Amino acid sequence: MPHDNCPSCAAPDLAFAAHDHGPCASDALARATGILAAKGLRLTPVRRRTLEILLEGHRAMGAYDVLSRLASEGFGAQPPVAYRALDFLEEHGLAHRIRRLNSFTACMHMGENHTAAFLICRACNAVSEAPAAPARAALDSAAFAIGFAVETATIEALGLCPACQRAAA
Amino acid sequence: MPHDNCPSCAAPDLAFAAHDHGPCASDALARATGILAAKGLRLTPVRRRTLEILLEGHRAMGAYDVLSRLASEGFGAQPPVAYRALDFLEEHGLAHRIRRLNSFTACMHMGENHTAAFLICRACNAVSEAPAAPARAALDSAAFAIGFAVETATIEALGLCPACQRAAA
DNA sequence: ATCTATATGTTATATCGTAACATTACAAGA
DNA sequence: TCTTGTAATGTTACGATATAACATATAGAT
Repeated sequence: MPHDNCPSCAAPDLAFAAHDHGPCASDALARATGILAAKGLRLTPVRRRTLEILLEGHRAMGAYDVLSRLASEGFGAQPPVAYRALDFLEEHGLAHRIRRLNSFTACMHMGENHTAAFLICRACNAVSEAPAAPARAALDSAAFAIGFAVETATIEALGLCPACQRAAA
Repeated sequence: MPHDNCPSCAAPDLAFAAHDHGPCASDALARATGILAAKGLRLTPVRRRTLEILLEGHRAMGAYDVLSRLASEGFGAQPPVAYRALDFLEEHGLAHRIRRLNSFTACMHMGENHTAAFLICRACNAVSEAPAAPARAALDSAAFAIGFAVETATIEALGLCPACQRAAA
């Protein structure tokens, strides 16, 4: 799961390697604040905390995982609290929903207005956000050919990460 | 939703146009029988009927939609009955799961061993299966760059079909 | 200070999916 | 033909995911 502003993430082949993300989290939060301010939107306490939880978790988290953390910190304890915050973050490009996992993750390229492609390892469940521009372009092109206008795309791959391929060999 | 062996589907720009599919359904069923036989797998009554239901429905159907039809015809009435049949069909390329809709649909290109791309209209909920080979190739390439081996891909687009674009204009 | 839109919170319920185990049908060898 | 092992079907029971509807509170604008 590569992070902008994270040295360990700069090299693609480290995308699946574990490393500390404390610094990227605070950068990401600052960036999120700026992005929302520019749009006249509010990063309220629940939303901010939800984003922090995703950043800290640094992995795909279910809405109920997020909810239980929010609840334990004094926020509302009912599902809509988490879903609303997560939907808001996703809508504004600060988080992604991973449909195959029914889960969410902080966006690693905030403000770049991109389509994300997720690579999900079926062996270790690690998730990596990969460059999706070419795949998205190909999808747009196929859609255009039949007159369909793509607004948002979901691109996810299930397979084996490098480490698990080696382990399997 | 284009169909092999269906004249009305031959032209891509008809993919979103309504037309009768009685003939394609029986063709598809015959094809499915052949594909499974070749693999030494069994198209049992529940599986066969499940596939027929998807073909007749000719749209994205939830597992519980399928289940209630199965149950009303004397098959089991519990969720695993439907999920097992649907999973089997998906696993062997006879049906697809559309994750954004939590639903299933008969495969329109059986035996071609393809990745499907679904175009989902957010206005009328119509679903079309589009050529996904280029998008899949782009995804494979992005994955390969970081050493990830893709096994199965989910490619879905949400947007507006041609008719709904006109209606919105 | 008041108003208005937005956001948060709650209750309640809808929807989707699976684990675990009992039973039945099938195909292949004795 | 009769076992016998495997695959398929069925059930109960439950877990996980998600949303509708409505009440309350809060932030900003005037």
